[in-house]
Amino acid sequence: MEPLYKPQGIEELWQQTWEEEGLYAADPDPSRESFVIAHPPPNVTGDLHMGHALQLSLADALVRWQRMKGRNVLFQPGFDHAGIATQNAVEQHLALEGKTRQDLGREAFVERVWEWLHEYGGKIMLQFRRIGASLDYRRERFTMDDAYVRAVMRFFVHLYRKGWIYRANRIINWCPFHQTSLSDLEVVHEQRDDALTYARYPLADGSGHVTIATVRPATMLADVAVAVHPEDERYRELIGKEAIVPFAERRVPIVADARVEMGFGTGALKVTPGHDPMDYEIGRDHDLPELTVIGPDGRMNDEAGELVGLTQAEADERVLAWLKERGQLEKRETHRHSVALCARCERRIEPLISLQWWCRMDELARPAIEALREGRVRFHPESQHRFALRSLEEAPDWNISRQIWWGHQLPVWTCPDGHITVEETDPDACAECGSTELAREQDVLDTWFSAALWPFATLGWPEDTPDLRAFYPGDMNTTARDIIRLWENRMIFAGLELMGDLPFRDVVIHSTVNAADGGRMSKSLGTGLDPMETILHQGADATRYGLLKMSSAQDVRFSYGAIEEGRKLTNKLWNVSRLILANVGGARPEARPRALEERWILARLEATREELERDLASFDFARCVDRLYHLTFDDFCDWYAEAIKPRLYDGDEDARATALAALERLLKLLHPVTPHVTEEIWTNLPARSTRLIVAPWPEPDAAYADAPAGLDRVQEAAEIFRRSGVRVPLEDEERRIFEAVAKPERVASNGDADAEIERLRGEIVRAQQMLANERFVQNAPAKVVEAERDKLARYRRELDALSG
RNA sequence: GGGCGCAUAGCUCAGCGGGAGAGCGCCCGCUUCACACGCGGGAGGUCCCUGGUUCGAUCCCAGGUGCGCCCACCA
Repeated sequence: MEPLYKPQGIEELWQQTWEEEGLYAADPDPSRESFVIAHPPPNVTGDLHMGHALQLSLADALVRWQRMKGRNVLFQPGFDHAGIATQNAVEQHLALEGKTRQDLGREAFVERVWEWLHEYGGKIMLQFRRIGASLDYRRERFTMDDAYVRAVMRFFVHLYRKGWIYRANRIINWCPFHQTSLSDLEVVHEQRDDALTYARYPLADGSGHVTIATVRPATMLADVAVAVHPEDERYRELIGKEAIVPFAERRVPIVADARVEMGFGTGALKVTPGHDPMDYEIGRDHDLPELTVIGPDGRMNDEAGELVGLTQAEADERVLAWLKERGQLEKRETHRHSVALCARCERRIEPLISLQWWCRMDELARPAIEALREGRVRFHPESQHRFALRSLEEAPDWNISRQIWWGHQLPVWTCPDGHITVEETDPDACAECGSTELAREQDVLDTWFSAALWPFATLGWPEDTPDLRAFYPGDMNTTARDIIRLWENRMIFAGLELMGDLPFRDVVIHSTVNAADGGRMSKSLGTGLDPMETILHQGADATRYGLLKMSSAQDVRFSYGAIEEGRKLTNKLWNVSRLILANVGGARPEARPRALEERWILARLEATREELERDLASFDFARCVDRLYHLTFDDFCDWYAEAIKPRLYDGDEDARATALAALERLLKLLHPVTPHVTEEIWTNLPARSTRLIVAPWPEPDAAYADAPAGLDRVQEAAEIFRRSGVRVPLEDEERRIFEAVAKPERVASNGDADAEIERLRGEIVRAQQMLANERFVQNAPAKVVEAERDKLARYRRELDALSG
């Protein structure tokens, strides 16, 4: 064993060994209680980023802990087909050849996606392995697997037959590039500068005009009204009159609607239900027609008359020229506002009215809402639970159709008479008229529609499989905040609806790791940090440790120091193991706590075990790694190892046997966080037959719980000695340890007895004052008062010792 | 416009009603036979501001300021 621990090579070796020896494998076993995490499937084309790495570190710590505790662990891996993301990636790739997906046609394009995936997809699972995530990689699933597709079809048909799926014209977010609708959650907003045009709409009775403000003059062609606020004094007279829309020269009513903001622009709004979500709402409430002048390609359509085929920018110019010519262009000013962009291609969203498939949410969400209210499933932290619940309660109907090519095509067929047939597999004939001329719906399902089935479709549902019976329901799931509504909530209601049970009990919402400057980590901004880099340099163990340390707050800045701390921990552990292993002779691990420091370290290990279990059970990973650090550095290395060194060298059999036993225990406690270095040291322990990964987690043990007060006294004595140079009286046993660890010859000169005496006197006065305060003594908890009395006694003792 | 979170040492963060902490960085001293990626010592802080509750507030409450994130239909 080299003095410097080098994770490179060792980590890969163990990852390979664990997997090859089947130690990640999960098989149904009715005799054992299961522990199941269906890990969030990354995009099939994705690369490991910090979010994944944090998520894996967290889940794997739990998984390894539970595996050691004897649970039958299933840690489920797999990929999501990620409809738009993947299609976008392949389209970008095609663009290099100067081709579009339309050039290929649907069938050839989908074929191309599969080819592309075989070449570039799935690489992320190698990175999952490299961080040491103990997933059962044999069970890798893909949302486009044949079996999974059947599950998706079953889900759709199930919802359809319940009458919860319907088709309707609504205004939706349309991406002109991807030529698809997007859910609100797939749209991002960005601040942009636009020109705000003030245009005059003449009143039909010739009594003047009303001026509106717009950033999209071209949409005037689809205006069907002008709206003002009902309480706006300026326009009260105008309500009920008619205005003439420029360019279109159409008479439209002037209506009153409270959604108009009086303070914005002129306080008068052009109403364009076909091309603006709020106008759409206003239009519906006022029974206004819905005109559409922009087509799915983002250009002006047939309804735009002479402007047909123009881009919106061109059409804007034409309308502006028209206004200017007639003196109806009042002014233009710069206006900064947020615009909707496609989350994938960052092109502007076109709000369009379009025929889409929807899933009603009221009945589907109800059992999920109940489950959250009753706490049968819990989001952590609590604030996110409230958010998840509110999101379910307010969930609007779900737009489940997408007009892209890569995904699960809707299992809906239409005959020439327009009858609709919905079946899981290709039907032979129309269910209504028997026609055999059936055309399948072109739309595919929202990616999250299939993802909602992940916890059970991966286990073989809708078949009744042994896997499903053994591993459903699962235990926990973990994601980032923004996935709560997209995925977590949907898994919950899908599980309740289809399986009759919750997919998990706990959802851990982990922190977002930001770049070191506090901004978002983003590949395109170059602020992204690649976890594979830190794995390569500091090791997977150090990376896991560091990320867990960063997992506490809602948002944290990436801290290189946290990873470095993890690396130092592995190195420290490595070296203290060297010390013990080089000096135990032929001893076998056995707790023979004869000496004070032995009873003490065993008690510390036992106390920490208990604390760690509490931390892990409450998903407080940051506290957990903090404890492990102090246990290893302060307790195990600084005190215990220093104290027993002389006895190890002397060949004291009790010290040797106990040191091995203590080290074993330390390795077990550390394994969930730093699996590789602990397993490596474990194999160097004498007479090991099992791997640490499956070694039993320490049970509560009374023999380890005996915490002597003596060592604490030694520590105190050393503290006083260091500060003051004055020795305090110690028992012989205590003195032996004191001599081993206090190193008096090098610290005596630094002491300052007077300052220490001064400090102690101050403390004594303070404590006396507090104890003299009746209200304190009466009102403070008994424990606090007692602690204060203890302190006073201790300070007096120390002062006596000092002033001799 | 709503919702959530954060403000503690130069940096990253713990602590959260009675002594202000860790890691890194910095300064000083140590090639001590596990580890110089180490060991020992040290400097460094109106715990964001203002009020309130309390015998006592970094901690609880209210307001303010600054920052971050999420959501939302501002033309």
